Amino acid sequence: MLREEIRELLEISAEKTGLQKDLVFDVSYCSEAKFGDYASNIALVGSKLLKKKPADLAQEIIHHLDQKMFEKVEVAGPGFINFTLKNDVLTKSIEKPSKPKSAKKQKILLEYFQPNIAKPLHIGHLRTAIIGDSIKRMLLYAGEKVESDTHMGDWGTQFGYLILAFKKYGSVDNEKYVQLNTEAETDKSIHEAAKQEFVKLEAGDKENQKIWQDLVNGSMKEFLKINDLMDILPFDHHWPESFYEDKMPAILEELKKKKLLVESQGAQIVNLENQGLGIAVIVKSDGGTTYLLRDLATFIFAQKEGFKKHLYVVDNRQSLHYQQLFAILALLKKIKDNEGVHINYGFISFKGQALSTRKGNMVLAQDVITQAEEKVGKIITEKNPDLKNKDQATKAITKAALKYFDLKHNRHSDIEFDWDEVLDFEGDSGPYLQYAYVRLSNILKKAGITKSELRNPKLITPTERELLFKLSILPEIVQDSLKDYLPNILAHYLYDLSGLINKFYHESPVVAEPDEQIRNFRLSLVEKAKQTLGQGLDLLGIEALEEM
RNA sequence: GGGUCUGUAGCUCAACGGAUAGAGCAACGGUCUUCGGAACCGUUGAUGGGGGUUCGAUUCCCUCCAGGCCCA
Repeated sequence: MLREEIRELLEISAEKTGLQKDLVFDVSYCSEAKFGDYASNIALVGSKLLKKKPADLAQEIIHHLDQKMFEKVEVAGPGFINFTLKNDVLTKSIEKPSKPKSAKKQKILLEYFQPNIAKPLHIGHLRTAIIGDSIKRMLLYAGEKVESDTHMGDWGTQFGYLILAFKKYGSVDNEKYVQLNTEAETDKSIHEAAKQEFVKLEAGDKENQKIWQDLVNGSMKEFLKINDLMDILPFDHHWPESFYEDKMPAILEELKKKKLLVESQGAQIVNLENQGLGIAVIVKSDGGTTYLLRDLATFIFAQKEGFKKHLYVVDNRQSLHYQQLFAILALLKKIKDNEGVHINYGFISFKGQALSTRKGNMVLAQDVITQAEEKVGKIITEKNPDLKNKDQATKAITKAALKYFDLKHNRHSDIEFDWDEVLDFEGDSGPYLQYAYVRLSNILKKAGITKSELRNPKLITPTERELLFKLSILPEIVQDSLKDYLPNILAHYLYDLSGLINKFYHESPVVAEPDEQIRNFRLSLVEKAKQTLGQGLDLLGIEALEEM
């Protein structure tokens, strides 16, 4: 990658000025194209150590620098060194793109999309699926050995309620489940009965097992439908909560043996107060096991399966849970730094409130999909009535809009769901990116292109030069995006790229360009742009369309 | 009460400690005898308050204010 090459060149020349080899400095993209391609703050960081003026040190570093790949290297602002690469360095780099080198080829388990049985999927569920899917795609692109797991919620006292509801009404849906829960608030006997049903299930009661199995099967079907509907990569594993039932006693034993488990107010806990993490409840006072115990089992199981790293895409509210989980694993000496990562994300609110069926504040995944498809259909009828495969395109555009809406936000932020914004397909939106791709396809179709090589142009406009640079950095962007598992970095890059493509489209005629050399350059630029944008969209899990 | 996250333009969001804080929507004004206008260009408009650290702070630290979430 070019960024790494520049870093190495800087390290070499910085050493000649007397700076330490292990100096920490940045090589980043210039904030504005007029400054150049890359910028480094090495002189700003180093000036204090050498007691020199930043600008003087920068000059010195430049003096020692091997400059053959640069068109221009200059000092600017408070002491940045700005690099402008030669065009042919960029064209060569684009012709032979380097993949981000993956540090270690260890097996990674990526857990996301944990749907609950018998609960309808809402837009909050989609978020983990969309983010997790994109992270999986990027990890695969980076050459990592990643496997995904859904970890479906199919166990716990809630199933007592579901079974009880089934026995009472002969069938179960979310409404009845909620109704029973509401009744239980005033009628304690219902809660007791539900608990008993779950105890029976755990004990292996045949009738309850069958009801439970039917519920699980039904939900799995629903789940796979959405999975398919949203184009989520197939899961490598479906290890639901119930899968870990028989693995929990051993963990309890170990916690006891290591004297970590203590009894407190009838519950079995691990005290983490000295770490500022409060009390971790492992077994509740009523004897019920907790998610924490189950997740301990999950992690240890995965470790035995050879996974060196365990990533959890779960919302913010579970932060303490995962901190406790990792802390207990550390006490058990089962985990080292960074072997467990909670990839948390903000949750979606609607009209300023958390999504809640009971409060009538709910946006179901299926409803959003239906509404979006309807609107996309209308737009196509209006703009491109002759489009073939209209249904297919409608679905692809809908998915693009919904996925991009999630992915463009920094995952840490809470999102306010707004129908108008989600259904707005102009500006910073999924369809905007797809549209840029369609334009490129059209040019190539019109030109009747065959494969061509991107060469150093005899003439290049500023926009074309910007585009050229942008195309060269996709691998670096994926690397940045994976560093803290932030798909929005990639999403933002693709939006920028699409903007440049549209600007280029507006400014530079391709098919009608009379000068053959310029025309060929532009054609190959279009071809590479299409390839890069297509690749990037794929990493977000968005389908690139030839027509829309 | 303890912990934690958030506060950026009218709204919804960006910004590895970096250069003049970016977008989209909304509002207003432009571009087209064009490879598809789901486009392009422009105008208006913002870091909750107060301290500190530093060459440089939306970002780090302290404090106050206002919210969210988790735990008991």
